[in-house]
Amino acid sequence: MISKKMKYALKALLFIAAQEGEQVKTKDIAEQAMIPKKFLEQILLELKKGGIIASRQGNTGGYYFLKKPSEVSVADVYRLIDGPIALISCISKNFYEPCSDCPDEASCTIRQTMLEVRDQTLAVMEKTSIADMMN
Amino acid sequence: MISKKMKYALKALLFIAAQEGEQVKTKDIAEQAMIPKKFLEQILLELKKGGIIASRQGNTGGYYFLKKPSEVSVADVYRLIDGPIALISCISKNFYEPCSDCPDEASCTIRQTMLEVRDQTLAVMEKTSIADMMN
DNA sequence: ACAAATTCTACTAATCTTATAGAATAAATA
DNA sequence: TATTTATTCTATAAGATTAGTAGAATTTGT
Repeated sequence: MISKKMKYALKALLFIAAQEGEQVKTKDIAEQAMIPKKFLEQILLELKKGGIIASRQGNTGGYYFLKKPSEVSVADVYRLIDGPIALISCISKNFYEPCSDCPDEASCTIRQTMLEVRDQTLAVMEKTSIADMMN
Repeated sequence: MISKKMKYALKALLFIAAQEGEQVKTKDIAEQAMIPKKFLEQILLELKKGGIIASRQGNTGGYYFLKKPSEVSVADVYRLIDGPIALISCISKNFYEPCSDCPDEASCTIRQTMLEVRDQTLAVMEKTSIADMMN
């Protein structure tokens, strides 16, 4: 299951993308997408640090897309917010870590299946952009 | 990411399956598969309640497969130990729950993508049995 | 009776999730 | 320049989940 944070992140990005380049206020996103405003602030900040969106401060400030919505995949957002897409860390592309209880990675019997799941999940998440989800 | 519990469950089932019908002691599984014994006890109990394995008590007791290893899928184990396979509860087959922040399920823009991920993940997990993983 | 296994219930430390609070900073405008 | 209204930053915290531990009760074979 994805976290609420991830779900909020996607909904927020979809809302910003729908405004077609215009700056969007946190308050508006929070109200329209039913997201607690203070929690949303943190999420938008993470998306900003991840290079997906940018912001302008001050009175007329707000958030806007840095990349094109068609160039931001669900996988990008997932990795930024929820971390590894793989179901076990020893097969993760971006978050690899060896398993402490695994003496030999090559002979691990559950690895192959988890690899298949990872590949299938990734195929969907990488091919789907924020722009794709808007339709 | 799957929980350690889920990983341990799979490794334990694989170990039991490898003994070909014989009863296996918790202690042996724990040692061979590098799983904390007391934690493993709980996991085996859950697998038993889920109808995958059965046990005999007493001096010569132990665990053995109730179903055939070829009839237990990774999806079965996952649902028992880690719960929903779907990434959001509103598309889960076995653990459906509506989203509190979603006014209208049909118009939800992230639902379609999550549905695709679910279908792909499920395809792998349902076609793969414990017996399949042994090779 | 004894030994060795499973069973059952409770507890716990640590981490993660889901927020909330409030002060600091920045920009527009009156 | 003072005010207003945004974002930014840092800290805190309640609740849930994870990953285990502890110990007594029960069962079975010898």
